[in-house]
Amino acid sequence: MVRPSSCDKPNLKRGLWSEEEDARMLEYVSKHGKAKWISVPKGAGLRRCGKSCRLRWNNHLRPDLNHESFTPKEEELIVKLHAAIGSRWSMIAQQLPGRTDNDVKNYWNTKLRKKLSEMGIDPVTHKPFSQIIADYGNVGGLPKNGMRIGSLNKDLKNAILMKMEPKGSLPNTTNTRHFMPILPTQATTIMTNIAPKTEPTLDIFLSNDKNILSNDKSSLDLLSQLQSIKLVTEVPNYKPNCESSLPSFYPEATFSPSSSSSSSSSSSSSSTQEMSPLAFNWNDFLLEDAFLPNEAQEHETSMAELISSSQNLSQNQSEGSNDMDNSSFVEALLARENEMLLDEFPEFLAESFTS
DNA sequence: AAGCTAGACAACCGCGTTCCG
DNA sequence: TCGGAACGCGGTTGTCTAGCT
Repeated sequence: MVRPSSCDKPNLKRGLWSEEEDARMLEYVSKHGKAKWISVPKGAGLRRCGKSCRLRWNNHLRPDLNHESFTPKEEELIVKLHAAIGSRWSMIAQQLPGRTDNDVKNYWNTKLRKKLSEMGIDPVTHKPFSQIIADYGNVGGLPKNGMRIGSLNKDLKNAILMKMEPKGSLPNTTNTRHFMPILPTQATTIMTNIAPKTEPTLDIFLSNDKNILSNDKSSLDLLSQLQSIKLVTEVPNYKPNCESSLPSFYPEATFSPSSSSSSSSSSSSSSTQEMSPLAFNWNDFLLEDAFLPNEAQEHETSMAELISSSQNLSQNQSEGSNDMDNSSFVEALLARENEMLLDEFPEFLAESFTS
């Protein structure tokens, strides 16, 4: 017997909010605060569930929200952070003042993902499609280091279909937008047939993709993601370990992200050639094993450095350093995360780097 | 002018986590 | 300690609108 949630009650209004509803909630929250969302609709006289009120407040009514278009700098940061930590929208949004996770997620799904795809970059892995296809072309073999199983998205499926084309010739290797659309069932069949079936490996353990992480590894995964945010937001000119050899159909893919971007995606071919003062090279966001070193030894070295870095941060804090001028929000998170790790998995951390 | 399509974004859904009695 | 309620998050769906045919 499933107990209905508070949002399943009858007579609750759904759908878009009216101005009157917004005004009612604004007035109520300004007077009483939002400590208990479950009490907000009742107090404000709204026929909404608390969950819906919280969503409306967080995404639209909060006074600190920025409703302007995304700037090129914000766009750049989103792409960098996504390359580093994946679709952790709430964490990404925390680095963008005034933006909500929903804002960032929608912007990614409607604009940025498409831009990357059109340039021949898999928006999930930030690798060139050509490399992913090549990796999966090794039927029966292990995927190359860092290959993410979770990277099989619809963008990639189109690219893979081209690879599977019996005639074996790419229709136009200079135009990545000529991918043939395929039916979902076709894609499923293709992927089932060619995707290597392997047991989870250390590669996967170290992967950024939360979808293929087991729960008991999530803390360590989070640690690496926080470290990634630190790199993206604080290290000047930071770029993930980039693919040095671009695919042949991917010539000097540079374009200027536009904040207005009212133009449709069909203008991408011209946009790739335009440069603005704030233009950045999208090659920078090709993620080639950014946190997935090639050899096991490198895995350990990488993680040891990562943990060590975090431990230093933690140590500095525990020694009572008040020099917070140079320590960021991310560092604070890192330190806290490390404390939690040490509390929960001291033996794991010790074993990882003594062998 | 009507119908269709794609883009943009608001809102919902489901699940995991946290809180609290 | 336990179970239900509330919260938070990411994925998905629904709705509106502009542009095209």
